[in-house]
Amino acid sequence: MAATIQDVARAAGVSVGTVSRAMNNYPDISAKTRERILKVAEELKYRPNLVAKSLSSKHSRDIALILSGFLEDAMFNDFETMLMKGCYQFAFERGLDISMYVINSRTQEEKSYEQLCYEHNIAGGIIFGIKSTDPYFTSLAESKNPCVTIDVEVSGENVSSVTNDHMAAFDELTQYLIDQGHRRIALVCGRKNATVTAQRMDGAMRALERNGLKPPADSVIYTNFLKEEATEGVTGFLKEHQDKGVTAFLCMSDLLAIGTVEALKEAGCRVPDDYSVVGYDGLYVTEYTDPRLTTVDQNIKDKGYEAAHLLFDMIEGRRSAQRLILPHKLEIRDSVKRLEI
Amino acid sequence: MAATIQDVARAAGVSVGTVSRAMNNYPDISAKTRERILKVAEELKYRPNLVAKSLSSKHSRDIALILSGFLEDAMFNDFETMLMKGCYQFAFERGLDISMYVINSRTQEEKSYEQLCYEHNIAGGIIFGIKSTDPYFTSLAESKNPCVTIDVEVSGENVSSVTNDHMAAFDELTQYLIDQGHRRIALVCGRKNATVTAQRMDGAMRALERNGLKPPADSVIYTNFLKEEATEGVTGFLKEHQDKGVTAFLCMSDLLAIGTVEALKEAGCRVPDDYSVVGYDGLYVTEYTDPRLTTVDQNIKDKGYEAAHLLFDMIEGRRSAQRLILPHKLEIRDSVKRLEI
DNA sequence: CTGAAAGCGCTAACAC
DNA sequence: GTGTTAGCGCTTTCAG
Repeated sequence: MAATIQDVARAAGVSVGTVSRAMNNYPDISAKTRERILKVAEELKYRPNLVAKSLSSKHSRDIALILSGFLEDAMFNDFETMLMKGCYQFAFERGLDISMYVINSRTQEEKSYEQLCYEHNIAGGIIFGIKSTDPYFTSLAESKNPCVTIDVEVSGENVSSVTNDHMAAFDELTQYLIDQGHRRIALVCGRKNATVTAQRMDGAMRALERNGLKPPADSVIYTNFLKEEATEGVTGFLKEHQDKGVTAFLCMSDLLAIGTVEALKEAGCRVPDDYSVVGYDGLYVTEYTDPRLTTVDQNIKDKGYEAAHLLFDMIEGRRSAQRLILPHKLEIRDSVKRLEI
Repeated sequence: MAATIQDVARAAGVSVGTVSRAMNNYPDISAKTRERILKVAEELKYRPNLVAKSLSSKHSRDIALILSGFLEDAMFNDFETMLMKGCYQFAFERGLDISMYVINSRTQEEKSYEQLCYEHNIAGGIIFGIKSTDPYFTSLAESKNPCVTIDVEVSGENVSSVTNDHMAAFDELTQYLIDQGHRRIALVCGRKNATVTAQRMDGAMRALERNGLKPPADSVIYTNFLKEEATEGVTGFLKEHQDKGVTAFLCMSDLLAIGTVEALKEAGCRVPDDYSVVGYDGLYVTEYTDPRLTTVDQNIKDKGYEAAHLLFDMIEGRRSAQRLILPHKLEIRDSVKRLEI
């Protein structure tokens, strides 16, 4: 049986209050009493029961990583793994604990964010994957527990967000395609009313318009960010519009780009010789696909790290709610052909 | 402020004990009292504080997923993601909570498995990534908290393991290479004293010997399961042994196979035309590499699911410690050339 | 069937 | 500085 604070108190000949003071580095305790208690605790291999601790103190430093839709991705998703690594990296450096919770649109309805925090005595959470139609989207604002959302902006006193300048990034990516001589560019988009879809669309449009271009008619394909939908959409597009003269596919995620390449290969086309394709995200897999995919690296691991950092600072009252925009980087690889004009 | 059991008791005009009985579906309570309490709880949006609950009841149904070395993989690792999905899938179906903890060899020393469980009031854990030199490797056996290890076998009354028949699987994989006409096969191995390395090595040897073959001299390359080491090892091998007539590389993981392919391409060789390569694991990325990698699918997600299932049953006393061996499947794709003999 | 009361292990006033 | 004590929100005897 594990030693409790009582056991330590008894063994050291002091009261439990004193042991608590010693263990938590309170100032109002004599150095030698502390020494002695710490030694006894060491000998007894005493470990404070964190559950009792947080119940008693009414607050914890535990933070949660809350993923919505994690189980719905049938495909592997590097994105979430990278995010986790970033979060856990931060927690690990600070000696904090992170618990990970998996939710979906239905469970959000059953239990609010605040209730989740209350149940588990969590100080705050990093939230990824919520849609604008999800209950959390509005209810987060009412929570007294701080939170940090990834890539979506939710207004609220205690809610921060960490994101990239998706518009600028997509502008760059589009401009790159244009610089390589592409004029007729098809768009493979994400969910129609997702924030990131809108932002990336704006970036693409801005670049196109600046160059006096616009997407050819019927060449904007919408998906729910699923690879299979990209494959299907592009296959359909090729059947009906092969004559439209499209030379490149601008995809809103790497997964969609991979799906696009599959459709193209299936139809007997070569990438990038017949069609150029670019993705977005910077998943590791894009270095191993054939061809290696030109994409925008969001530096997802950093996003996780900075989100955890920001959340922690909010919990400790050192930083207030804010919008953090992290840098991105255009990764030029082999999936775009330079056209002679 | 969230409602407590007291609030519900007051509002329903009963004692807290009765509310507790109603909430936990105890039999010794009249149907209509239960109804009433449940209705009040609903109205007050009452959610039991899980922290208080587990402190009070002295046991929880919470299970943990404990990953050792998660942060050390610089590369993405599908493996852990798949494992998580399997575990969370099970937990989700049962309405359980899983918390994920990241440890490494050092932190294992600071805090035993049992202490970790005690601190967080965890019933038991699924443990992945421990090495035979790690503190956990021996200390797990002494813990009263049940656990399930993935792919390593630790003896102990309360420890189960979920694994594949790596020896049989590697035998099959090797035999496949032999059936395709390969006679001189180089091995790209994992960590020298890892259990899985030994098992896979045994499988390879068994197949080779059965066919009257053995690995050419100096053609066994050891790594720590890092892609870069495979690249480096194979590059060195090619420089010194190109004449040995090796036609295929048998790799102990997909990551190593990817590293091997990189080295080969770097040296100007084509896969599978000049050299055949096979991997092991069944990571999703192997479907997108060039060429698509022939590998053994371990069905990692199922492993996670079954591990969580087994652990849960152990906690509830329905199953005792055991070794669970899950099926694997040879995935034949495009990285092996059939040699005419 | 239900209420009262004693804890679970710890923190945080409040005394001295 | 240190001991004492009242909770944190819940479960679980034990009465009745």
